[in-house]
Amino acid sequence: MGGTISVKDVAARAGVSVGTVSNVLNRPDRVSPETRDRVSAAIAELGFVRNESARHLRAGSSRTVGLVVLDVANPFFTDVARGVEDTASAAGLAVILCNTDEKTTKEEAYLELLEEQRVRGILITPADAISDRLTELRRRGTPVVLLDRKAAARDQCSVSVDDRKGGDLAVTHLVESGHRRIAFVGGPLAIAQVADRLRGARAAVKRAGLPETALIISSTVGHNVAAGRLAVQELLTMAKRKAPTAMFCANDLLALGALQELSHRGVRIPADMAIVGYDDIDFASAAMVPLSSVRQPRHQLGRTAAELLIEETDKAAGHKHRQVVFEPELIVRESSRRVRRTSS
Amino acid sequence: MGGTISVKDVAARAGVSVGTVSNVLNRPDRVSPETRDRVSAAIAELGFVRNESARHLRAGSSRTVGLVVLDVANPFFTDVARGVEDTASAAGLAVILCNTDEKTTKEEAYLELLEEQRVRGILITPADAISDRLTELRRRGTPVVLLDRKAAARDQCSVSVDDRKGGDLAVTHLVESGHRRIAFVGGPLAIAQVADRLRGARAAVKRAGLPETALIISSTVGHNVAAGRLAVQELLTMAKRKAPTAMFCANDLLALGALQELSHRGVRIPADMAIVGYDDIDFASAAMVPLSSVRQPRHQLGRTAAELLIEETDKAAGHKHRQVVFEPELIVRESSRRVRRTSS
DNA sequence: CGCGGATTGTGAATCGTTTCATTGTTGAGC
DNA sequence: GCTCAACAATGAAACGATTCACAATCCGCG
Repeated sequence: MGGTISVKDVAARAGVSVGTVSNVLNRPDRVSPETRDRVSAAIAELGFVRNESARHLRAGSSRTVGLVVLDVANPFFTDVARGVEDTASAAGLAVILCNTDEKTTKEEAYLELLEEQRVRGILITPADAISDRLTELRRRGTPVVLLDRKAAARDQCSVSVDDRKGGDLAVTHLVESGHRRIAFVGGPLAIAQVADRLRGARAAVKRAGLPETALIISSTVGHNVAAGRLAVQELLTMAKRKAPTAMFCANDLLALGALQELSHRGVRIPADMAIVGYDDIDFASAAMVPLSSVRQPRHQLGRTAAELLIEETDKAAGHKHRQVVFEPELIVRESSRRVRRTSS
Repeated sequence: MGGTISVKDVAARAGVSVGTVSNVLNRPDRVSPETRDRVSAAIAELGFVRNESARHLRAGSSRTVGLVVLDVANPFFTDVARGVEDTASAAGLAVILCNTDEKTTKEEAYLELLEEQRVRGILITPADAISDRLTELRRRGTPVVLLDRKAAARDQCSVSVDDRKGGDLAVTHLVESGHRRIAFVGGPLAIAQVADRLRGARAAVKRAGLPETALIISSTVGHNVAAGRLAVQELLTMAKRKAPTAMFCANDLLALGALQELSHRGVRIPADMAIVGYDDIDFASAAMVPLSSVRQPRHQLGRTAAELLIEETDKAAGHKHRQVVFEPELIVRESSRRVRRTSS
């Protein structure tokens, strides 16, 4: 309606200067009660709403942070996102949630967008190696906290879970349950978490004195239910005596997809094929066959990351970068319980 | 590093005026190739990044839209969100995803924030009746498209699914399967979708010639897995001859929670208790007992909503508001299959 | 009575970009 | 050789809020 209402209009209506309106908005104590009321009344009558862009332009600091994740449809990330949002909104910050689908091109595009918005800071789970754009962005002054991925150097904050240990736990469990051919499902390995889980799996195999070939690396790409189904289709084409008797999936969506496909094909779980997933999302325990999984403190991951970011932006000077690492925990359920097997 | 790089710095470096830099950025064809290259080089060398706030302030139109949903942890909404994001990002728009947890206070706070950001428009699933804030915001000029909720009047765009029909389909199916006492789980009824599903359920009961009391309204609040568990606890306290033999849950999270709690207590599904959920999220078919559910075109819901919003903001003048309504579809699975029952 | 200090309020400058009226420059056409 | 159009580039005004140096007013007290 004829251009939106600005401080100028409010000032005119209340019969004061724009400076005073701004004072009412930002430091009400500097204004006498009567004027304050008059201005507040004018604001209400005119339906004035601050223009955050103008505010930000002048004041320099924005009130939003960016959160960049691999897949919003993955309950793991939505739980992390909730953790982020909880602490961010408590600090009066808004969160722009960005979804890369594990694609570096989408990641690049979002980083550009976030930098143009001059967000207060960015929380990111990179889709690959740390991109140049991310390094540049940081050099130019936007604080970045790595999420679910450990910072390589000491000059950056990160919040992660010990993925190597998680992989180790999962595969150790499978080995101890008698499995000698275990498929690793997940990829690409450019995603650090996945590579680390595989490293842990290898360590477990080695420690058990098994040959490296005990670990069968599936050529899966992506970490969703559909990819899990495909992985099973691939594995089932193998010769029976070479085929795995257990699967360790890099996340629960893959595991659930595998579960569906296997039971669809009449493969019994865990008798014919054991499965261990990763993340312990809420649906894991409610699956057709309750899923064993490696639990991560999802919500706390998000909370802590947001806290680190806020700390970094608040006291830019005296900030000490920290790399927080949480411990994963193996939850054993039906999908990997030991059973008497008919053949090895 | 000593204040960020602005067009002024770029202009100085390239030996041109700021106006020219802006032209290179926004209408490269107005600039001679040589100057254009010189400016581009300067931009690259200095690592210049546009300031979107300043841009927006001057240009008037922002490049972000707000998406306000009831629960990001609900796969229904993440799928909708993906649909929104797909079409938004194709149009060069960013999405700010806001989560209300069905709380009007959170909704209000986010609406204020989005209006202050002067977003291009808002897609919202209201947590209750349309709030005054939303009406005001619209009056002041921010386009709003209702998402998963039909607009009451002709003066607004909306995208929804026929929830009444969905409720009817579900309960008709249960009645035809022989159930005579059916619990409706979901609430509060202030959420229009829920109220409509209940209306549909009532219509089905009536059409079947059953008494109104055939529908048992559970006092559930919230639409997550935990609430589903609680609902079962409530229902199981009822006297056996009054207790329901089937549950119709207002969404799949409730249904999955119910499923977990029931099977945990040894209640057989569907023999002792049939269940029908709503949304047909991906996990529904992978549940302990595959879940019957009412399917909605989630992704398309989001896509269409974003399209309507973009259309509305593009041709503000010749825009004709539309109310798009999709049809739901009942998917019958194990959780509600007819079985020989021992007692009625 | 007048001075100092506290308290309120003012208004111009500023943030970084876009826009637009204007000024130069060329070159074609007569 | 002159005019006119097309093309390039310029630079100042504007967007809306915040900030800050300063002015105005009032009060208490010596």
